[in-house]
Amino acid sequence: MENKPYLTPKQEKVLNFIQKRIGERLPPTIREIGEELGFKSTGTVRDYLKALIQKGLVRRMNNKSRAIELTERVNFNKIPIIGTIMAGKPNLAYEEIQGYVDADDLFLGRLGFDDVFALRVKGDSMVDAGILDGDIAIIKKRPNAENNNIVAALLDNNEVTLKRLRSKAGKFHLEAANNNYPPIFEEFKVIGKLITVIRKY
Amino acid sequence: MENKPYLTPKQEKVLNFIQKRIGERLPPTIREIGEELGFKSTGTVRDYLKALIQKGLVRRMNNKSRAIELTERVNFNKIPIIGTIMAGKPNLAYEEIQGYVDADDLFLGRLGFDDVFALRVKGDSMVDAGILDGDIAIIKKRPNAENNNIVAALLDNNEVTLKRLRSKAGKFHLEAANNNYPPIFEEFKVIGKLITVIRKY
DNA sequence: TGACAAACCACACATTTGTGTGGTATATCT
DNA sequence: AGATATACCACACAAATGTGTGGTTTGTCA
Repeated sequence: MENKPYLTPKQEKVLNFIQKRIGERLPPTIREIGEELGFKSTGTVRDYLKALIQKGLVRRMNNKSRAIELTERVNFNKIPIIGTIMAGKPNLAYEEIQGYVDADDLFLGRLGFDDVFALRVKGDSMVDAGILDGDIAIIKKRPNAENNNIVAALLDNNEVTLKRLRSKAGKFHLEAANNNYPPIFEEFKVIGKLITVIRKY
Repeated sequence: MENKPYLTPKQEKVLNFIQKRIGERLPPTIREIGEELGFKSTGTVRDYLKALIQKGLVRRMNNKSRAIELTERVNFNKIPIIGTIMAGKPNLAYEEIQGYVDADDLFLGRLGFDDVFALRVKGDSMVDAGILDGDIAIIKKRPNAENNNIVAALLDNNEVTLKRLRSKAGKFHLEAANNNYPPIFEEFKVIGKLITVIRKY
């Protein structure tokens, strides 16, 4: 399944507005889109919709008011579940997206989208903190965190782990929640902070 | 906050249809409701909407197509989070509903509604299974379960606990996941099976 | 230069959709 | 008996909304 194709800035804006309105429960009419974006002609809006449909981002039903849908290619309000993260310097490059988790009001409150992702937990290094192999960890991206926070951290070998952040004499290190694992004093970079854990049986 | 007031069977049907359509993303038009329910006049549908609005279950915007909303009193696709459950014989009587969890596709798959609820976990009796104090346990109601399932069970003293179900020589008992707690051999009744655990930090 | 797409607008028109008025019939409660 | 609620229908009409045709301008690519 491919990802979102190239969009012009305005097309992006139109799409975002549609997303926003759908998120608020009621998809917009053509005229509502035009009004928001400052278009004086419904024809203009239809041109945009045509473009978005052609790019596979939007679906419509004929002659039905507000019948605008986003396709699966628009991962609206969804958080990617990642197996492996190849993390370059400034931004994460999601490599192995295993699926999506819907960012629902009650679990997370409506979040911004770009700053949250999910990790499938591997191994038992955090069992004593009640985080088991296979759990889904929801992470909020952040370049730093506080003492005792559980964080997703990038190690020197390009590996990502979930560990507890500890400060000792002003210096940070990582600790597992399992006596079988030694603390990590190597160089690392905090990617984000754990905000939620989900486990399915 | 009160609960759903009395509805006539037909009003119930209208409400359900609206719920269904909203769940499918696009609220219905007045004529669509009429068509579904077999009404030949739009006036009839408006009478029903008027009734539902008066009973505080529905909100509308004037002159806007499909602008039908459900109010908070209709807990659509939401699972009650329960503190204490007073469980009579056949049905649970939710006593202390602390809030609602949105039953989202990706966490639970679209579920039927009446057969799922959530418990806020108290105590540390399941820590070794990675279930901590304060976690939200999503339970699917069931009168029985299998060996090794974690279940919500009703004890003789009318208390509800989350424990692991064990069978030994054809006889079931409950086990904590914490050595400080002895197994429970008293009489108990299985209320439901644990399907998901959610923890927020 | 010509073709093409992006980015617009103006309108006319057809449908869809919401609104409003005015009915009928049945049952319940006072 | 009269008031009230449920449970419908038929229309007419107005507003909202989608469709379609035919433009203009600007820039890019070949």
